[in-house]
Amino acid sequence: MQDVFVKDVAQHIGSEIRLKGWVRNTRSSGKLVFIILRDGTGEMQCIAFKPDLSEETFETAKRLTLESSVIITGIPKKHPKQDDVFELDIRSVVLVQLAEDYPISKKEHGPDFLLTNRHLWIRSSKQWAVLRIRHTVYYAICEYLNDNEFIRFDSPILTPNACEGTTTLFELDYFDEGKAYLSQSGQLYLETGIMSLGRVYDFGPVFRAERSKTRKHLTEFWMMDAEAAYVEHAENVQIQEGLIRHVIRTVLKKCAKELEILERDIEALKAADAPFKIMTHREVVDYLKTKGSEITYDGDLGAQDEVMLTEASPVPIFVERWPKEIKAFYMKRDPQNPNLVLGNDLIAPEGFGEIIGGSQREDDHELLLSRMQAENMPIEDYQWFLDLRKYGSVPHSGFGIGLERLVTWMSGIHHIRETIPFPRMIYRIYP
RNA sequence: UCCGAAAUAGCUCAGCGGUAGAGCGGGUGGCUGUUAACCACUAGGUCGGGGGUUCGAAUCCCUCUUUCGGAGCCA
Repeated sequence: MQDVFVKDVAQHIGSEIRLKGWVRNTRSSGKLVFIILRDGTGEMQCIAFKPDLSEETFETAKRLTLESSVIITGIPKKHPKQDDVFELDIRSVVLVQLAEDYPISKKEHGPDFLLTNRHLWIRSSKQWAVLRIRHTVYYAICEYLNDNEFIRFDSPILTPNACEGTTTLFELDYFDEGKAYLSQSGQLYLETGIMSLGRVYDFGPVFRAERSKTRKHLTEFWMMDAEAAYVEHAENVQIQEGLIRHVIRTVLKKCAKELEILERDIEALKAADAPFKIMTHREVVDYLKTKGSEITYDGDLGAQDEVMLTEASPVPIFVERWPKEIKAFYMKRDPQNPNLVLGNDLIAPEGFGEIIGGSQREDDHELLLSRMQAENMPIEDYQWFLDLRKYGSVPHSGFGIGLERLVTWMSGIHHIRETIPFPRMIYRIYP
């Protein structure tokens, strides 16, 4: 008897196999019981036909409930009514555990109930699909970076200071050393890594104590930061585009089933795999003003602005050369205009908003120091960061991708909370 | 933090001043091809908490709590 995953059943037509999984749904009709079995790799219909089975086996099949765990043996065959679909003629059913009163029914539920039952909700087919896309996006990012000489370099999560600003940090006591904070970005640490390894990236959870309440924010989310020595602004943008397009292609190739379950518009994703647009912040403001936005030349894009900017564009849009006042202290000044910095955001199409923030970094010790002093940063705490500009400083650039934002876009779902197994939001820490 | 909305059966909701309702889920029974299967019967409620108006409140008013949606901030 061979154990088989549901995804591989087609290779075993006509021979008896064993499936191990859970009951997604059952329907019965007197002498017939239909069991939808899922096993993590997929789901398939299994049929118990009374005349072919012992009394005990048929009764077991009949009393199965939603989400009971079962081991079913049987013979796969083609579905009598549907092409390219297989079902299993049941020979025996072993009940592993009978689930009673499974709370998530086959009808609709509200978000509060589903989030309270998140530990069970992840079994639902749409959640299964999103989490598999998350896995594929994660895999594709690492694959692209690995193929482009980036070395994984993990940044610390417990840090003595903020990366940018201090209003959005989770604070905790750290033994006798005073306060420590949960990292909101590994970027500054990553900059040390390039001086040893050339190109590096980290990928882990980061934390923002913002009291945000939108469908694009989590208090705990996964971010990939990449940093590369001797890479300047233009090449930085090229790397970002290459990475995102690799992710799109990989998801389209590996997640056809998942995208179908989510009813994702495949054509929109395919269309995004083409050369991205690049606009300066000034050009973007000019454009948005013609569309009726109240944005100013020294202002950031609002949520509405992001939608307006990309609604006519099938591809993501880079917004580059930002006013220095609204970007971080470490970004390098634009040599063509000292009021601008060589930073870029990447705005996804279809209204999915910002998914990347990146920039060339300031590599001159004096300029960086004066910028930090101007922002009243505690210089002594950042001596290690300034040291990088004293011992073999090089031009370098980097960027950060919000994994959940990217997964939201790929999946085409409405709310970011479904893209991480256990979302952490301002009013939710359970389960 | 600001603006808006909501809270009634396990779940999704209707009821909006006069005996607490439906569908799904649970239970029992029926059906040889079902696809959120179907049919019949059945159990299941401090109408979010507190206060008020009224002969009478799920329904109107006040207050608290919780949640949802949006904004700002950002990935």
